[in-house]
Amino acid sequence: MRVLLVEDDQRIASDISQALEASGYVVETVGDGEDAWFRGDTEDYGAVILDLGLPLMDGLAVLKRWRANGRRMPVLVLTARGSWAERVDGIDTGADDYLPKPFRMEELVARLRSIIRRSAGHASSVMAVGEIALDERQMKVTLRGIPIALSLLEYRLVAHLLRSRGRVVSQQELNENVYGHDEEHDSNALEVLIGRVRKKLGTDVIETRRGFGYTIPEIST
Amino acid sequence: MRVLLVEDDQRIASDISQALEASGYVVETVGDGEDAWFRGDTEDYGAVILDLGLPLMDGLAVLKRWRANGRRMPVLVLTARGSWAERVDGIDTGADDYLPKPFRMEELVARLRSIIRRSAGHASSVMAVGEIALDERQMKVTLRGIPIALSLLEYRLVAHLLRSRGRVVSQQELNENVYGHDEEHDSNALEVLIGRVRKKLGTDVIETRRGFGYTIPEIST
DNA sequence: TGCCTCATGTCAGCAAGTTGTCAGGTTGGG
DNA sequence: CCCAACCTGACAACTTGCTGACATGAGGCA
Repeated sequence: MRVLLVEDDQRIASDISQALEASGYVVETVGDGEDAWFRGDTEDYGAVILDLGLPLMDGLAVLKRWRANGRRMPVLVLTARGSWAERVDGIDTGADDYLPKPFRMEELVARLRSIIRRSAGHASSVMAVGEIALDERQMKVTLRGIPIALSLLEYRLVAHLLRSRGRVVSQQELNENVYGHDEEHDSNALEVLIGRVRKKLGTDVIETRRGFGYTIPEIST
Repeated sequence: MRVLLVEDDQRIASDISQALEASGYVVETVGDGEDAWFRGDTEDYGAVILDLGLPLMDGLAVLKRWRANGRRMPVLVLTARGSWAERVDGIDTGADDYLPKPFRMEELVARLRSIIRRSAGHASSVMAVGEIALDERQMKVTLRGIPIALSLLEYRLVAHLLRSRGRVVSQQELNENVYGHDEEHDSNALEVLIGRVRKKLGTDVIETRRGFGYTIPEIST
């Protein structure tokens, strides 16, 4: 899952980024409001962590413009100025949750997971489709109840496809969510990765939509 | 467990620090109110021991600002000026407990343990998973009822993993909780430590999740 | 003081797991 | 029937984690 982190304080940004990556997310960081707006407007993120005190454009303004443009990704708002009014403002503007600084990393991760879940309409940190179940807390995937050992990249792939189940996910989107940034595209690494996952979870779990991408159908077998 | 100690008297600070470390905590000490505020605001501690008579900013003011910012770690307040009014003040401000100087080290440790437990919502200081049991009060680990001698670092490692059982804990998080601060990462000290613990508790107690971290599964064998 | 023990970090080498690349095969839509 | 898209197996390069051996330093004790 790709997450956009908008935070101008280098140190905090790197702390958060590390914590999120340790939790299996792919993090992209930007440091000012205009960058943030542009990225959030043109790229596709599973969630955004948005600091309010930003150079160039205020966080709330950024959020407002995203929402005005129909961008619907869940947004977790951070602020050092922990006032109630601001909190209400933030939620009115379209923030999904609000976390006053400073906070504990575990709490950030928990809230992030929660808004991602909520935005996908799930209730628990365990997702199941057909015979496949994924536990995000344990970073564990099971097939008919049997635990399957997945590597880091394999896990990210499965996790993203499961979060997006019932929808066709383009190769590009997968690349962005599994690896950090894409760039080089004369490689079939992703196809190989898909192959390896299929070998472990069964050939028919991930369907190929030739020309469009891949999907895990909502109701499988 | 990381503890922040705020105390301007060098001698007392070092005494307390020693006592706490002997009890298995990782202690960081600061000597004035502004440092204290900053640290407590930006870092993540399991508890704080806060002296009230401080240079630069009064202890109560520090506490007030932490709480205003939503910091929720348990705080044990120390004061030499053992007045009732101050005590009430302290507890109103958000202190979890109050200890008038002078005090016996045992009492300090006991109270600290108590507020940490309370804040975590645990009723007992004993945790058990499978054949392993850990008593935080006695700092004792048993395997199938047999006491196992662990060094300080080994103990911290086991304690943190047990507190986080059922969840994958990244190397980074372990480093922070076992050693004070992380930073240097050209060392395999943590891996060696894991190895030594495994030699004592059995190879399969701690599972390695290659690329993710380590975990003690909730239901073990 | 000088010797011992214990805790802990460092290092090098090994074993195993992971991942990208490539070459050649397969497939399905136009 | 053709071709781009996709799959597959093999392989090599690289990472990651484990282990034993050793160095160091603190502290206890004779």
